[in-house]
Amino acid sequence: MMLTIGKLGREVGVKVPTIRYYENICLLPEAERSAGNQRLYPKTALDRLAFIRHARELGFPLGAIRDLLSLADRPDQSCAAVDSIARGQLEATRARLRNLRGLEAELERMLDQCACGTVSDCRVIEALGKQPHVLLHAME
Amino acid sequence: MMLTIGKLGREVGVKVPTIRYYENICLLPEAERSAGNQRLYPKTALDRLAFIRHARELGFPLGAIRDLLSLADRPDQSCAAVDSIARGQLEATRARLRNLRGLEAELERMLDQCACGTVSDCRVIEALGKQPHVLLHAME
DNA sequence: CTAATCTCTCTAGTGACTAGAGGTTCAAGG
DNA sequence: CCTTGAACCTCTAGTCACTAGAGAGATTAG
Repeated sequence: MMLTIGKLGREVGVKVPTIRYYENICLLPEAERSAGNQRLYPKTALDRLAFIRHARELGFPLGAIRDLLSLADRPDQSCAAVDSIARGQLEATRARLRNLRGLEAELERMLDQCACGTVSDCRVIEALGKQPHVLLHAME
Repeated sequence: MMLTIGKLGREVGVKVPTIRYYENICLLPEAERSAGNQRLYPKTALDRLAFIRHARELGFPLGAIRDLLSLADRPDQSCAAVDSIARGQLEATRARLRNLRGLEAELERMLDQCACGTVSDCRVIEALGKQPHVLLHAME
């Protein structure tokens, strides 16, 4: 009927300390306790934790997930706020992609030019010493 | 002849506390000091800091940059080690790209399906509750 | 009953900075 | 020479999302 923290973590694929951490920062409600003070979770905890896990995998920061969860708890409201969080995440993802594509190109260029001799004529070292070709604002 | 920390930072585009941080973790050598205990840098510090900055922009972690710098200081050795660090970085970049492309696709799919009604029939919330389509190992 | 496995709390560490407090030094203008 | 304001100093703590480890108690299988 009730799940221990280890079982919950195994089912959902989240490590035990991470679940405790989520409880600490109030992303998960405080669990009930057994007679011996161990956490016991109802089946519904599976869904909530899976939701968090999936959102994390999509790159949502915990703050955004907190917002999404509290929206999900009010099913009668408009989902415009949900959409806007997701759209923000999509935008952030695209920005990171643009960034990384630039990096990939520059790294490829650097490595292509390297004749692999001694460090003194290494193109990689030389390229790193020069002003960057790619200007980035957020590395993340 | 010598540069203050502020001037150095402005020239290279690195914030002053970041330079001090780099000195703290021994990525930069300890700077000389003025009579009044302020850091003074020779012109060569411009190159070294620019190197660090550029490598950071390419996503190299500071540990890798430390290795690159110590390699760069031994110009007679083979640059194979340099190459392998750079190749590792290229691989990491490509892995992140694959990851992010998957995320982008899933976020797009989620948003496309959203009819934007109430939260109770929101596809985004629903999609997040389901098992993930994309399995990721490292989010970074 | 015992041994193995889980679980508990708590603290501290990761990476790469950033922010802030509270104080000192420097360069320019009057 | 004096003052003002910017730039500098050190140090601590905070960020994010965990992860690792210590040392102790709980539970379960044989």
